[in-house]
Amino acid sequence: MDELEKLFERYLQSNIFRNREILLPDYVPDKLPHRDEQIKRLATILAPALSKSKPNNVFIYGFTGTGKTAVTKYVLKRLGSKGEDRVLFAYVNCRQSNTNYRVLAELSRAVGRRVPFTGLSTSEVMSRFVEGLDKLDKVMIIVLDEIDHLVKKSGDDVLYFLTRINQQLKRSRLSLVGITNDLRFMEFLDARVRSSLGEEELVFPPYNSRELEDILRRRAEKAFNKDVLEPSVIAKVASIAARQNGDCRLALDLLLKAAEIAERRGDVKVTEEHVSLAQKEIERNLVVDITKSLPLHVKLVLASIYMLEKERARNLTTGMIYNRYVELSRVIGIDPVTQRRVSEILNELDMMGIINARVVSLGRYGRTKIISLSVPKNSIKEGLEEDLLLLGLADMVALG
DNA sequence: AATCCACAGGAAGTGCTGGGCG
DNA sequence: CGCCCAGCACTTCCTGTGGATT
Repeated sequence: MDELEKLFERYLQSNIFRNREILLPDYVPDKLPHRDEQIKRLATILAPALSKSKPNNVFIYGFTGTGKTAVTKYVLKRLGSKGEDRVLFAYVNCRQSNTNYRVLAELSRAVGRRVPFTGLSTSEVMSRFVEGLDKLDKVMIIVLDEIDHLVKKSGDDVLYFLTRINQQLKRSRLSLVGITNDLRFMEFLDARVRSSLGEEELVFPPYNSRELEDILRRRAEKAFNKDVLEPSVIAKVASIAARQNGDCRLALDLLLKAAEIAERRGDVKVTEEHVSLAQKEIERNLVVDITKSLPLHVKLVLASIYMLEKERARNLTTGMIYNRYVELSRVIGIDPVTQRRVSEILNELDMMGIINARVVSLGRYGRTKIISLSVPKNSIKEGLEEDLLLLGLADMVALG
């Protein structure tokens, strides 16, 4: 038996997993524990669709991993099975479709109008959508998940259009379900859009440690073989996730990764130690992946921050970082972007959670951003390494 | 109390890509 | 074919500002 064969063999007779898929992020269980209240309220709000009247628009808030998407999909599925002939759904993830055009194009496709992914004017797509929808003679419910991403990027034009569309419809009706984890999101909206979208509001509270434990236990029962989890594992995973705003997705991922680590090592039981390792790996992978996929100038800005921090410079300001960035650009012979742009890049990095940037006033010494890395230096280094080598900057940056 | 630094961050515009439409 | 469109990354020009120092 060669090496590969041994490896495959080990997977075949995994003594840890019974059904690994149950822990994957897009697995939808047939029961959603501890969300009964939210399910009931959403169902009550949307039920009028069954009698062909327009349900109120709904706004759903809650941190990541509190079950917003799962509950919404669940309710829609159940609703659909009762009234397929009258109700039509569309689910749009605005993180992926984060421009006006893309959202409208997806919606048009949902009502059976073919639309190219670029080329048409937005208003053209709008009218195709209206026409397609009205012809269907149905109540349509549109779910805009992570709606804050759309608005931050492209404004609320589409929302304005969608909230007023009913006036143009003769036979069909349209309702919106907006989902976000940004609690201050509503402030960005036009007052008319705000009042229309906020007809109903639904808040998803974070899961507490006990609830997370319960959920994990139910999943673990199906996902793992008997007695492979040490008794304290679930409690530990739950308490870590509870601290992260009760993020259930994180909890499941943590459990999955911990079990995978145990399996890879050939251990027979998943222990708390595996969980700790998994926690570090998740964090590291996330940062490394994000860093690797950054555009060149963003990488150079990040490399500048990395260098300065390594040199133990304190209280990094936009100006300091910009100077360093310009130097690096000169060394590799490319035109640097303007400070205005770098200021924006710093905001972007802050939003991604890689750095911490807060605006402060230093009185006489001006107003600026104070910046620090908010992830381990080594993760940044690992993410940048490949490019720095290619650019011949490796020595310079690494030595600092 | 007035000043003034070192930027923040809004608005508008440019040049480019990748794709319509007639 | 020529012209139009949206999106993106970026520039140019700009006005605004908290608070240590004068």
